[in-house]
Amino acid sequence: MARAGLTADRLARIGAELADEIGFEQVTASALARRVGVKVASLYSHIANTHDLKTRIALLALEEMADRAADALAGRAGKDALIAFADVYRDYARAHPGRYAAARFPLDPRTAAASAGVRHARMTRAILRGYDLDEPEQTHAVRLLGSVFHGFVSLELAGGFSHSAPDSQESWTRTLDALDALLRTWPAP
Amino acid sequence: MARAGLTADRLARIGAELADEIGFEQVTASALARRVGVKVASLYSHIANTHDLKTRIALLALEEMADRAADALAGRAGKDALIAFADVYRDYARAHPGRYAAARFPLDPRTAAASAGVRHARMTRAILRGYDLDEPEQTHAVRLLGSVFHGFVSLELAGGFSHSAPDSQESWTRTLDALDALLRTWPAP
DNA sequence: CCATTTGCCTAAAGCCTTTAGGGAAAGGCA
DNA sequence: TGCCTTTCCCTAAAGGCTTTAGGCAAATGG
Repeated sequence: MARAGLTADRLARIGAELADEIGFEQVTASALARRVGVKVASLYSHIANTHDLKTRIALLALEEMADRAADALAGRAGKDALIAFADVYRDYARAHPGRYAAARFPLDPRTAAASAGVRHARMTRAILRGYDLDEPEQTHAVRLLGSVFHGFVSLELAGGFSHSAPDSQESWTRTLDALDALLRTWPAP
Repeated sequence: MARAGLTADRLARIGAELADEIGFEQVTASALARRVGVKVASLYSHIANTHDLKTRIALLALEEMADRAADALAGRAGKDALIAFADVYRDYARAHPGRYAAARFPLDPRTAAASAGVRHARMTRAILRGYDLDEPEQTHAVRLLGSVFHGFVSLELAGGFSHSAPDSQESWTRTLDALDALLRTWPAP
């Protein structure tokens, strides 16, 4: 019985691939074991349980999203930064729907606090440096941006905008235009 | 063996209650049978399978959401309508998280087209009558509203805004103020 | 009152998770 | 090189969930 060379990290990476192919929900210990060519029980030396596996995939996805966001933001400001950040977010979700779903997996507070999600959130806030918003309005705006990005991508992925004109890409572009205009003229409380 | 008087509709209603208590994901044929006090196999005379059960719960939730939205919209226009509609949406999600999750259950296109989701979408569009938007910008705005409502509520439910100031209610109010301002000054393409 | 339909049951197969315990491969050290 | 320990993957088994098949008893209705 040749060794398969498994580690928790490798399982998370393969689990992420699997998630993109069959959906995050369907990533089971069984399916993962089949994919790597070992018996199910063998996984349990590396991961504690299914929840642990999903958490690791979630952390991996958050890491990737934060890395891409950082790349996109480098050297940009204002509307440029907003659009680059938003596009990278949406493109990631469309290219890796399973990983994107994983990134929305509920993490316990300690894990979430130590995840790359924090880095990603800080970058969302950094975008607002190009606009003139003080606290607490800045936080409200951060939350609005998060809501729009997640909401749009999630509805789009669920097929909510398909099979009807106009094209969803069009709506995305106009949504970002509108957000930029809104942030520049943010209403007083 | 006294008869329990089950029907597909009753199972959907009880399933919806169960969803709010234990989460939509955990609504299994097993759990439902335990709840109504019959053996699991007995459910299969009324529902085709688990997917069918979840679909019925989803349709129920969409129906309820559309009914409440219609009530909220009656006799209102402009920002009033926007706020009433949005509040009803958010309040429903917070009072019935399991049903809200059910409402996001992916329906096949035919089922979705016959669901109350269509009515709900039409109402979202009706809100825009209070603002001055022509096609295709109106559709972009409908999609933006849907994204913000779903995105905000979903992040809030997942705990994304908790344990940090300001209060999420505050952000909701300001988000609606911002949306109203945006719709009134919608940028030209 | 009997026949049919309907509703819930038992039984069983198949897949999933998780734990327990065993044997073989890898790696360190004499 | 040869042994010893650790590591890794395996078999076995228990328990939960889904779904189908077939049976008996309660409701319905002529």
